[in-house]
Amino acid sequence: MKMRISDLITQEILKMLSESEENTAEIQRNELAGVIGCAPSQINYVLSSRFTPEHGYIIESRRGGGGYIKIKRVVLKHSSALMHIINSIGDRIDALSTRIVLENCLETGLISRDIARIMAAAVSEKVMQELPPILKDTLRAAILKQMLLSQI
Amino acid sequence: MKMRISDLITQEILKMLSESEENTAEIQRNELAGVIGCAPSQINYVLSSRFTPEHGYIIESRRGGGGYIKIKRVVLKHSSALMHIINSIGDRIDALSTRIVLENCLETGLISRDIARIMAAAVSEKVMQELPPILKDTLRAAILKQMLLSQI
DNA sequence: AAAATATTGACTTTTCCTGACCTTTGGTTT
DNA sequence: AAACCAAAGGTCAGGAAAAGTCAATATTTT
Repeated sequence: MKMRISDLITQEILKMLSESEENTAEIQRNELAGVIGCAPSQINYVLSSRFTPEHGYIIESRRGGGGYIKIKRVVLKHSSALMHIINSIGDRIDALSTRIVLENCLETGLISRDIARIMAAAVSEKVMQELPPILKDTLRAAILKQMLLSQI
Repeated sequence: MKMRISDLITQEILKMLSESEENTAEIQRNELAGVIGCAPSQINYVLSSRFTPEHGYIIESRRGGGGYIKIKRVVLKHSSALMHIINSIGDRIDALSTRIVLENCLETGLISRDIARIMAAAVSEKVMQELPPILKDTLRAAILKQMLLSQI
């Protein structure tokens, strides 16, 4: 099996991704190029040909001193992943589970930070406070599900 | 994750801001530079690149003996308009008025189409359907206000 | 051999950091 | 009061440390 440089780079990034709890690999372009032994711009080539959004990745970078490139693996097929989550919610959900669901959606890139914030606000204790406790979990589930559904 | 000097300075200022009741941090340029261990002008760099009005901050300073730099976190432009809307909602709002409010926010650019969609979903009839009618308007108001507040 | 894919290097842009010099303010001395 | 001085903060140009772009060339696949 012939190994091209781009394959080495790909492997390295995938390895970092799989070792990361956050599905995120952070590299320094020049440093990685040095380790692999290739031109720095080769890293860009690999990123733009194999780590595109279509492939399920989001790239974020920064230039200048202390710069970096961050590669994040996101879940593809948003709608089915979201449907799965929505179905798992059921008729009731408590505040803690709600937070976990939202954090999960955020981490996996299903929703943006901004949107997670709105969703959290919509089901916050401030909203629920004067409701009979039996209703809270039911209502939270209803609101959350409708909001998530709107994202499909 | 590598820490740049500018990140340290930023962190320090943010920390002071969050510890302040008044959303204000007051520093002495040379002293902070001494603590961090950088050139004093570096403080200016950070302020002018990360604490601009666009980022939601106002800077005020004074030279000479006993001089200082004051960094104030300020609510952005939109916020006063949003606050106005939030206040106008009151304790209850019906479905039609809700739609009008959201359309208005959208038209005036206070919120994006995407966000308007989520908000509409959160207070949709689907969510409200099994609630006693007296509660619907109250709840809608509470949810809507919290979501709008999250945008400030 | 044509097409697709890889690789490189030269050049650009962004961000960070510093040092030299300037301006403002408040106090001190004449 | 005027002149002077010290203690702030302000400005700006320039260098260094990244990452980005792109066109030319090389290699592999079809």
